[in-house]
Amino acid sequence: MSTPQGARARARAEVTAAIKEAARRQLADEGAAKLSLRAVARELGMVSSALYRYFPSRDELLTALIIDAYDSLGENAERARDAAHGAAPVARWTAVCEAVRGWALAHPHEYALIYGSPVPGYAAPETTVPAASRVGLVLIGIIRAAHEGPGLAGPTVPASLRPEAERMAADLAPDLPPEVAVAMVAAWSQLFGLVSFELFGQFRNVVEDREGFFRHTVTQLAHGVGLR
Amino acid sequence: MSTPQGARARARAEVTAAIKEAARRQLADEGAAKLSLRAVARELGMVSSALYRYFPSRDELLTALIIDAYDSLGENAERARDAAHGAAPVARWTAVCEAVRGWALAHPHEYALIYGSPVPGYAAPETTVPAASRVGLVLIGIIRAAHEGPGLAGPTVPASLRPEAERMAADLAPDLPPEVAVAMVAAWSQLFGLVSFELFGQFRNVVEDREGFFRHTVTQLAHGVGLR
DNA sequence: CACAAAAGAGAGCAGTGCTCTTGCATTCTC
DNA sequence: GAGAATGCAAGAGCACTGCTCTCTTTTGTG
Repeated sequence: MSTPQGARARARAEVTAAIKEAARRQLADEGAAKLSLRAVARELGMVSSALYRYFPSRDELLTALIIDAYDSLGENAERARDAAHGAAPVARWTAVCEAVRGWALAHPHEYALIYGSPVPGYAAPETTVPAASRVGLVLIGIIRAAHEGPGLAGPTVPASLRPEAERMAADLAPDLPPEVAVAMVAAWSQLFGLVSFELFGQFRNVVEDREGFFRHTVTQLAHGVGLR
Repeated sequence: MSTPQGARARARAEVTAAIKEAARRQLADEGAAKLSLRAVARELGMVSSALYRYFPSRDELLTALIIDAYDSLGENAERARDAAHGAAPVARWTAVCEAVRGWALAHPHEYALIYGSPVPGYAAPETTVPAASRVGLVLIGIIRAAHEGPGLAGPTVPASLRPEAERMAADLAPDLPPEVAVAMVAAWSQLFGLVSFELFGQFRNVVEDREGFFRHTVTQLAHGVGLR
């Protein structure tokens, strides 16, 4: 019972991890488009066809990397949230936002993989969904905690958007007012717009003090979702 | 003097245009990563090496397509601005934003090319800068026009961001108050965050009425830059 | 210990970007 | 107008890619 059919499984897990690690290294060096199965195999001293025993295709490897990236980012966000545990809502919010930005700057190609243009003919499979939601959940958590007491509200939504707002609230945070759910999703997308623009070079010749600009804008976002 | 050395030049221009057209078609079908010089050449009935007389590399072709995409988007934005000529500032703002979104939905791959992750080892050359700024200029124009009279202001920026805010204002719109410049850049990036999230599938299972959500959020952005 | 399942090796196919040489046609110059 | 210069297309070829197929080796397990 020590390693009954576990020996094989463990070896398999190790090789799988080694492949992902090598792939991640290559991803960081050259970007997703230049990630080559053959190069990964070469680096590991195996022949390329052997690699297909572990990942049925290049896209499957990419999917695995995508999930890992989402998880890594999510973990970072959660750590930042926990570190800012006692702080005021706005401070916790900005802490998480800055963790997202920091992770993105540290892992630009992995960020591009998950928040840039989706890869070739490739639509993110359902598998990535849980990992992808972690950051969002962290942000929701902060807002929810802040709204527990007084129950601040976001800007009112027009009547035409009410049904959608209520639907969103029901899905995301049934205990929050619909306007807050709307504002929250908006802030969420805007946070990543900010990070993407910085990372993808749109701020070149426009924003110099990116850190300061980010901090300020993200604080504004916090106000937009009702945090003080 | 009719077409002395112009015959060659004209033929060259025509072939160049045909190449770009075929490439754009392929881009729309398959995305940037799958754009193949050989396939383009095939479609045009020429051999792949002949294509290198017109574009020195695949990346140069992509750069040309990028510039065209920026121009196409910019033109759309300008048209929307002109069409909403007499309307209130907020209406003009949202009109331009919706034009951006509409163009993105109609040309997803071209949008991904310019606002998604930058291509492989490829940094956008300086050539793309003028075309890239057109949308931004349209937005600035609307804000400037709205601020001509009363001189509304954006949310105040913290002291630490003052120098940066003044630098940004000096570069972008010397006649506008620095806070407005900051708010304007933020709104700009947030607009594209919104569009990118919708286009890249992050709103799946989250936002259903995307049109309505976009309209509302973009109106909020307008308020953020001081438009009423 | 024997065996079946799993993993690796290697060849091969169709495709890619890009280079280089060769032949042809068009243009410019005298 | 004849000859030289130039532009263009074609074709072969190189090094690479993802992926499949077959064959052999390894190895855990009954």
